[in-house]
Amino acid sequence: MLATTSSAVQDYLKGLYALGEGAGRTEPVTTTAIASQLSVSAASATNMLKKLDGMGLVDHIPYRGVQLTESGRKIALEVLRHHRLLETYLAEALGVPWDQVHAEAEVLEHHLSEELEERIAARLGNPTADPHGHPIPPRDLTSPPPPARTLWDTPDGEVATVGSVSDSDPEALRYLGELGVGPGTHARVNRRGPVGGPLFVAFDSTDEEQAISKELAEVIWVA
Amino acid sequence: MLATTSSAVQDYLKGLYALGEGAGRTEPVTTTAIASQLSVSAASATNMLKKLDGMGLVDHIPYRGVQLTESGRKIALEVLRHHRLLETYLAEALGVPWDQVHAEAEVLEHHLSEELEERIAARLGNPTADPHGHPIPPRDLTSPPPPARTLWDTPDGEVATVGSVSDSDPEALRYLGELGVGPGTHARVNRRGPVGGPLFVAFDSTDEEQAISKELAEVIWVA
DNA sequence: AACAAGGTTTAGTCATGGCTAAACTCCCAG
DNA sequence: CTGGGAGTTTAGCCATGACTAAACCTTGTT
Repeated sequence: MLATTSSAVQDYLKGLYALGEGAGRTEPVTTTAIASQLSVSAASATNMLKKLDGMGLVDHIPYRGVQLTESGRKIALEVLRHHRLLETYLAEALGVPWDQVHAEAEVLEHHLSEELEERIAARLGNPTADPHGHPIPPRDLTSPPPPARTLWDTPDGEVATVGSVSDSDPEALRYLGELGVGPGTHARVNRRGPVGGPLFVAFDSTDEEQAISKELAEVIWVA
Repeated sequence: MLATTSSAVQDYLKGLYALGEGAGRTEPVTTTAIASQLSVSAASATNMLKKLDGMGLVDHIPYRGVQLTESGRKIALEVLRHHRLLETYLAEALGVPWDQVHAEAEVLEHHLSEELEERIAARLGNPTADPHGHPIPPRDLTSPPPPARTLWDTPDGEVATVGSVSDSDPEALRYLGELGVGPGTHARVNRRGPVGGPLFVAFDSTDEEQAISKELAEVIWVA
């Protein structure tokens, strides 16, 4: 089923999932949104969406947006499972730093056979989360729950546990790695500066309070 | 350098290497030969050869054949290194049976980053041969020596050591696996039946003499 | 109710890498 | 030394998936 789709198709479905259900949104995804997600022109996106609709993988209503169908979602989750299993495997078995696994997995996810997927999952003991804390879709491809909120959206004074960290920003990941911040780290939000200023937060992995930018705080998702 | 070439280009260069230097031949490779190697029409091959010539990866003389240039050979060897490292890794680290590693490697070889290649090589202890006994081109991409002759071409009465086994025939590999025949196995050629009949050979991995077909005997290369 | 702006789609183009059919070369045999 | 057959190339086509420019909806605002 996956093998019969091109990398491009898989990328669109994965992107649509990330922008829709994966982010907990139920409204249709906009052409512009998926185009910018894939760094592609809006016209190119329209073309592909029409094609995906013809293949029964999405419902596309012109000028109104797209939504994944059941079969489209299955493929998206299959790709996501590949991606996250690969990230985990590269980190655990080959020692690839966690800020680099995303880029490697992004390419390999399209070329992993079911056979190899199964062997990798078994070798890892069927993990349920990747190194960034993102849930790995299980073999039956049921949808994992979407993340709750970011550290930035956590009120001052609260203590939250880091659930996951966005995997696509290597610089942020390297910095968080230095701080020892990752899934499971506890964070107390102390206060924030004015005008979108930094967030002052105490991680249990560091001695001192850290001042982190809004961008960085929005990359950290808490439970 | 490798990253700037498509899978198709890489496959042509790899195929040309296999048909030329990799088999110990120095004459130009014929359009028909490379076309059939890649299961592509002769017209398609001509097109691609013209393109490769324009890229400086081959010298193509119309109606006369093709030869790899220095840079074309480097890329072919890089792909071959990827292929054989992957075969070795899949077999050793993930337990993929030796008759299946070729198909997996065939796909992944085009998508392996230099970074990952290096990690895999290190993890394996920089091996010099893959599970089928084929030499893995070293990091500096010097050409490995071509194999000498097949078991079929070994005179009756001689004892030879298996050096390598063609990796692209899963059925043959499964059968040889059952017999315990692989790189390092000793084989005594006893006699052969008439009219291209079977070869009667005693492997040190089995008790009894085996009768094997010409096709099978030509898949086994000896030192 | 009409218009402008922003978002979306259509139209037409390009590159890659296949294909078939037809034309062309090369070389061997007579 | 010439004809024919095998091998090779050219010509013209298709699918995929990108692009820009232009036309087209939708919607919020007057």
